[in-house]
Amino acid sequence: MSDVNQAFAELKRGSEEILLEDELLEKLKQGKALKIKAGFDPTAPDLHLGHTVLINKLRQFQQQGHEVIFLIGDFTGMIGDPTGKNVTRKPLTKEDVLSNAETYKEQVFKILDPEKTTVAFNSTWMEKLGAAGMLKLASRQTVARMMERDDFKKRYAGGQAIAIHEFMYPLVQGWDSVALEADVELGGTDQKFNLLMGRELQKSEGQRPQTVLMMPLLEGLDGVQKMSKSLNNYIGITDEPNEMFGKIMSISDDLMWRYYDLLSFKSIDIIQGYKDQIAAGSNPRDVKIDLAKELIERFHDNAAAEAAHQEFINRFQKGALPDDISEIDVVTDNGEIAIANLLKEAGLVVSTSEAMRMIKQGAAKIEGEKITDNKLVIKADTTAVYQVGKRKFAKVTVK
RNA sequence: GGAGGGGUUCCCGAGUGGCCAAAGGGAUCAGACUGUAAAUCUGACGGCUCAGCCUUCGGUGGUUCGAAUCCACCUCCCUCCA
Repeated sequence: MSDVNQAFAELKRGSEEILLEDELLEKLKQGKALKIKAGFDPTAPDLHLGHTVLINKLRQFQQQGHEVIFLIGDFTGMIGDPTGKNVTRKPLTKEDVLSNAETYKEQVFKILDPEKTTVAFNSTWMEKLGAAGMLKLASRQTVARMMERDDFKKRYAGGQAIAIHEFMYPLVQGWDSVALEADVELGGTDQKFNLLMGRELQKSEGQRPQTVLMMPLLEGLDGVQKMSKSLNNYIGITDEPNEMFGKIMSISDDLMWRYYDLLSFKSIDIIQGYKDQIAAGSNPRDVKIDLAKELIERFHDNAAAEAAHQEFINRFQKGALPDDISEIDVVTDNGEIAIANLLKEAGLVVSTSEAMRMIKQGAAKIEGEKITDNKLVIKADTTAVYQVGKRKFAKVTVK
């Protein structure tokens, strides 16, 4: 296999679809550094592992010597990508966008090389375009073409609102490719329409159309829906090591392989080796531990990964109490407090009703002892470790 | 501008005068089982001074012994016509 073919094979690995494959191969054969574009919405500064699937792919391009353009969609952020269910999004202020962008960079540069990454904001050229320019841009596409887009079509058919400015989103994203003269744009599969818009606009501007490389959307912890903050099924890259470890250990064995494919930097051969081991009878848990450690090391460091692993063994395999129990003081008026109120004050439950339920279900404990009396009253000047469920602990001093 | 349809507990979605804190599903939480797996099973899932009480069904005001359900007005969304 020639070098180019090998490079191509690496880039293709894990991708869902490339439009067009031959075109990409040809561009690679030119031997020049290609401009690789990927856009990010500045609304969500907390990246999770789902976002990193794309960034990992950018990293590959970067390692092959191409120019990666990390595009912050500060202008498009004012529109809000119509992809997904929510129609309206509140516009962000300039300050919000800038501070989000900083957070972005901080997080992304744990994967990308800051020296070799170009950061761009699409407001740079969009603001210069002006109202007349926007009209001209809007004239490039028809309503019928827009309605081909799956989510517009569905919303229209389902009687849901489509605001007119939402049509501008794909157009602006496409115009970004024109402004950057992008050779390749990366995006999620849900971005297909927007990505292709870039090709069309580039063609009409006399540019060579960008190649589109789509990465699959990473499933969240539930293994079904895509990882997202709003669904609360995500692993944030700034999550604490222990939390990250716990979340990774809680995914299903099936999902673990998906995570290996899309998140691990390990080679295909090594991953295949793991599969063989498990087929031969070894415990998948141990392979999952390796994954957890690799990812924690990437976003924290090796020591943190080891510590999280140790904590996991102590706490869950040996059943010990966590060593970072938060200490809370609860103040009483008359020298005593009902157990339900105490659990609420300590933040272990959100309401006394929930506390009552937890007690009835045998999920509440004092110093490891199950609480059976829901009318239990705790006197002042006592300190004990209270627990609700398997994960919530607090050392509470009643005053 | 006109006509019609609709806004229900986190989400979807039943409910058209009392049996409604409101079916069913999803999400979530807890318990069992485990590898803190997953799947499965069981239960919970508005609040409180919790075997009792209080507040909810877009908003306000009515009718009624009694309203998520009926009436009036307001508001928001959708469809069709113009």
